[in-house]
Amino acid sequence: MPSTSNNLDFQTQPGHAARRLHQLAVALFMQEVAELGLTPVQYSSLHSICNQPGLDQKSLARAVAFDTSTIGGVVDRLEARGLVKRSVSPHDRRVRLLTPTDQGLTILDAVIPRMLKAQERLLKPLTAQQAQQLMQLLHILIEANEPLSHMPAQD
Amino acid sequence: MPSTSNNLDFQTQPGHAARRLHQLAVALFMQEVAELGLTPVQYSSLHSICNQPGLDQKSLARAVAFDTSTIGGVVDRLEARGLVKRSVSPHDRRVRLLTPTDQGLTILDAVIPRMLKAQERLLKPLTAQQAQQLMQLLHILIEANEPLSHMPAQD
DNA sequence: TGATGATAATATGTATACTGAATATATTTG
DNA sequence: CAAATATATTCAGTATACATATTATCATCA
Repeated sequence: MPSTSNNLDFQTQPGHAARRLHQLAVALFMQEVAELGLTPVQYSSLHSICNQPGLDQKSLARAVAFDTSTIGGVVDRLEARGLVKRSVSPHDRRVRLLTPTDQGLTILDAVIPRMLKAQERLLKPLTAQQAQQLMQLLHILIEANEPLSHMPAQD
Repeated sequence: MPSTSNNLDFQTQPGHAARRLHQLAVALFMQEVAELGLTPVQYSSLHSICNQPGLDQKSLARAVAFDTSTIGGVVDRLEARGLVKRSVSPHDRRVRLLTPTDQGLTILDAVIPRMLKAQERLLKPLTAQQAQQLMQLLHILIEANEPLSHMPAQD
């Protein structure tokens, strides 16, 4: 009989906790933003595109920490809903430049307060100090492990 | 022009940090366990089944914090690889009881040290005290937000 | 300039994750 | 006991995520 399997509880492993936290963050976001039909990932992408119109997909992928093969589908859906436009770069015809539509800008504005509400609800069980601590610890981990991310590398 | 979109950085939002942490945890797990071809979710499921042979799918879903419609596919893949067996409960023919195969038990034993290595690498950038703090904060959030989880309710 | 290699997107395949509907079986109740 | 209700699982549909392969285009250099 396996010896090690009984004295370990995966529930206490950081990886499991990370999955749970993400799960909760998504659930809260979807609750608050359901009406507008944007997912967390779509929101981050739209946000980036609105703040840097003319962004190419590779840079967007880096900004939101995505694989480039994932970002294509996300942009497809944003485009299908008329929130962003894709256009071929005049300088390099391989590149697609992304710009928000008026509707995209409008939706982003409507999403933001709801998004903030979701974030607030997520951290509500913590004191202000604990919340700050948590964010600090998360940022340490994220930055330290950055090389592992599947984002395209900086130029 | 939208007014709010420029002064907010989604990168600093807890939801985004949660996604990044999860992303890193999965990447590290996959690096360490690649050889054995188990995903984090498959590992958690196999672990639960090995520790509680005869578990039904709904209880498994609760144990690993899954939606019941997700667990089906996970068990499908574990079954296809010959790591677990599904059998109809004699008491209630709606229920599928899950038991590990010998191969399942063997693989679990092989995965565990690699899984632990991944967890260790994830938290390595933190001091022991910080790591403990992080886990504590994560558990507070997870427990407080439990009602939001898509796990099936307790009987 | 024409072959070579690099790069941005896209396409394909697998694995989560969730919603909501469908199916099979149990349980309860009139 | 039959009808209504409840429950465990499965199925269909959408959306991440990643690996890998393909395609279009660009850049370089012999």
